[in-house]
Amino acid sequence: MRPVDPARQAERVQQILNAALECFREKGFHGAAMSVICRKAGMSPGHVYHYFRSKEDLIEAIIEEDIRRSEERMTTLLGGEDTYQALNDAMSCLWEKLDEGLKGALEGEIMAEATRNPRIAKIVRDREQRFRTMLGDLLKAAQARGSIDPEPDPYGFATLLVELVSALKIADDAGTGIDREQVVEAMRFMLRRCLAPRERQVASRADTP
Amino acid sequence: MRPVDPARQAERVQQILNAALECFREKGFHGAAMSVICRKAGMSPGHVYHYFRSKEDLIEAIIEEDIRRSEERMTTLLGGEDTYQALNDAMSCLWEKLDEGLKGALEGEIMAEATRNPRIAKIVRDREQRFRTMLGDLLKAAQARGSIDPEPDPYGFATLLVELVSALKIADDAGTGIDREQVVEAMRFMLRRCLAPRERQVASRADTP
Amino acid sequence: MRPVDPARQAERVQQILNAALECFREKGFHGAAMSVICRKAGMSPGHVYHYFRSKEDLIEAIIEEDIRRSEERMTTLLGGEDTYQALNDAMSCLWEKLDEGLKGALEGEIMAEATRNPRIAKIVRDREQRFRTMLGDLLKAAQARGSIDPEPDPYGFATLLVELVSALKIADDAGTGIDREQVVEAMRFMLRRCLAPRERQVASRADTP
Amino acid sequence: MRPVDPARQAERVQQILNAALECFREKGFHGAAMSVICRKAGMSPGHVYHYFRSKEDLIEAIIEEDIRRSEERMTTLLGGEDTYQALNDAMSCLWEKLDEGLKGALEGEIMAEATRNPRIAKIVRDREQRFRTMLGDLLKAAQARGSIDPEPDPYGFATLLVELVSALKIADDAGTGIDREQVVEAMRFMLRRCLAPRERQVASRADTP
DNA sequence: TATGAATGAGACTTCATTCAT
DNA sequence: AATGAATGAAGTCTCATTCAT
Repeated sequence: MRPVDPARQAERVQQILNAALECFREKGFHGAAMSVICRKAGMSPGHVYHYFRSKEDLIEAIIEEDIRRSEERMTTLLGGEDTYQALNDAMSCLWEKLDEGLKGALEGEIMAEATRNPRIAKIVRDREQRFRTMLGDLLKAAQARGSIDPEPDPYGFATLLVELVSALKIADDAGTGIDREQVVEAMRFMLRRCLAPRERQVASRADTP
Repeated sequence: MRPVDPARQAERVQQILNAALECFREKGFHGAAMSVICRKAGMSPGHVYHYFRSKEDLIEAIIEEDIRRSEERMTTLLGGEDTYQALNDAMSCLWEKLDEGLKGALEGEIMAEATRNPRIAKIVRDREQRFRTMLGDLLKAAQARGSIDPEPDPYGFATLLVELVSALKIADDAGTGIDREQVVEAMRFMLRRCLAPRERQVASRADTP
Repeated sequence: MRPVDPARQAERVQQILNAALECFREKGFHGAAMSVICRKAGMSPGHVYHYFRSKEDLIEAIIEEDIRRSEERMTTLLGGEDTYQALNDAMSCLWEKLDEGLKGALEGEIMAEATRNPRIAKIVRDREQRFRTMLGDLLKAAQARGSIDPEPDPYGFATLLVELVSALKIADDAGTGIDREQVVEAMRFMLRRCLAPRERQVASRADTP
Repeated sequence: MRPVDPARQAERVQQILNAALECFREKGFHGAAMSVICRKAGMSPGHVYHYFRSKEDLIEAIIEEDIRRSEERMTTLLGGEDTYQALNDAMSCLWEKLDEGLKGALEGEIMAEATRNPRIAKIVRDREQRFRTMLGDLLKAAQARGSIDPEPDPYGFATLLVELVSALKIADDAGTGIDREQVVEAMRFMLRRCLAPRERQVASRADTP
């Protein structure tokens, strides 16, 4: 009777998040009506508002959940010893991984929202900086190990990579007719020229089939 | 009755576009109310709707105007003979130029809108492809001239550059704390490694002041 | 075409105020739904909100209109030279006049609202102080003229009178079974004892039929 | 199963009433949410609704509790032999006593509610009549004893006093800037002129310190 | 007795757009 | 060409109350 069942609570929260994500994907943050989200979550508005105080809170939760997943993905993909190889491997599944995260459309809206909503702004700023730092640290360590070229500024280059990937996702999702294969090739070329450890500068051409 | 005065018409349209741009900048597409745009344009809603059938039309017009300006900018910046030098020079005024176009927030919203609105989608697709083609053609010609490295696929690399620049704008505007100097350095490094003509691969370091 | 027709505007505003007053009377401030007020005013919500930015604004307008009318009534009733006589005459039409103003129920809600809503609080405070001052000035002048007893503090007594009248209205309207005749008699007695000019202290008994 | 423990029940009811009173004071009847009252009472909504069938019931209980306390206060204050003296003494602690009862704001809401809600109406009517009768009886007896002036109609004057006191409370609480000292003086003056027993009509000035 | 999850009607308000002049 | 009055659907959120355990 009395015991607050945390499992049930978590389940409800997940139901709501799933419904919200689906709606946001289809209609965008402002196009998705709370009433529809509630219906899709199989709950009454009152109940949904018991778990999330406002639509904004829901949006924030969605973003934060995506951040968590993205971090995991990044750590898994680039965690190995041979960072250059890892980056190259990551290119192989670039689009596959991009499809897993939030839709590019939402990314666009999130960035727009960040311009005007301080709470979203903080979340986004933290996210971007964490990503840049994570990747930057990784590149720096790789340089120390000699597993990538020591010349580029690791943090500057990390920023470039993070933003580039984000842009590709958005552009692809917006249906701008990105040629995925072509882009992967270009990325590979760029990585080789910028990061390949000296001894692999020539051999590395073998990476590009 | 009264003779149609095309000059007057064009003036009215510009008034509306200016007002709309200002509002969109401040509040975003969906945050900007038509009533406010009308007031700022110094016109009644009825009159504004005489020139634009809907808010969507207005948005489209704004986007198309921005495309025109961006094209001009790109042609001007990268038009010269020495494409590698031009790219490097462009880096010097990268942020300045980015501040001129539509706000990053709007870019984000446009991309999101493109996912759901076919007419916006078409405009955006055309824009992106035109930019990629323009820059790709430019790079290809430069390769032919020997003014940049002949190895990279000009169109793939063009896509990368276009999207990267777009992403930087969005991220910067969203207040993610981009270090503009650091990014410019990284871009320069990347350009040198990827595009610098062979004979300048070493000397090129002088480009980076 | 163009000319903003102020007459029409004023008419619309009056329509809304009338509808609102009627609804507030029936249901109270918070019990009256804007949608009903709109319907009763024969206007769409959007239009009503064109004239009043919020329900609160509407409430304020209603209160302020009532204040204006009450002031007129007070000036008319007590304006004459023989203030004591005027007060006595006012007693004859006390209930009739009270029925003209806002309903007692609304008075109650206004006072409650004033406790929590600063804007209403200001309106109410100004109103009460103006009434007290008006009546106080009047009594003071009457004392100087010798047309009422010089002893009582005119402003303290004015406060008493103002509040007493307000209380009677509220209590009567709340259906507490006030005996109107009896109360008028008591008021007359009180006025005679407290305000009758010395020479009339005895003769005045003739006022009480 | 479990034996009903009436003491425990009464305790629970008191908890609820205390919480409700506190909330009503702060937010008014309609501004106070049941959920907040429940939280403040340390009980679940389900449990609270076990003791009170509705918010209205709770309001009624609060009013009735206040009536009981007010009666006690009145009896205590005015119970003595020398009624005129007692009334004068009551003036000394008028505001202090007023602060003890329900807040003026609530009085306002109660009266408004009485206009529309028959059950509240009955409670309020009974209360007012009981107060008037109590005070009226008291004055009548005092007249018989010669401890106040025999002329005024005891019930009419009682009505006046009861309503006046109620109005002062409401007006004071609504922040209308009542000058408490000034009002007490005016009340004293009024009482002396209207109720002081003949022999004290002159001497009575000593009552006003 | 006691919990807290769950409901759902309904409140206020906004805003793109159309209409009458 | 130009106005601004007018519409009304739809949006977010609240809250008294009930239900299942």
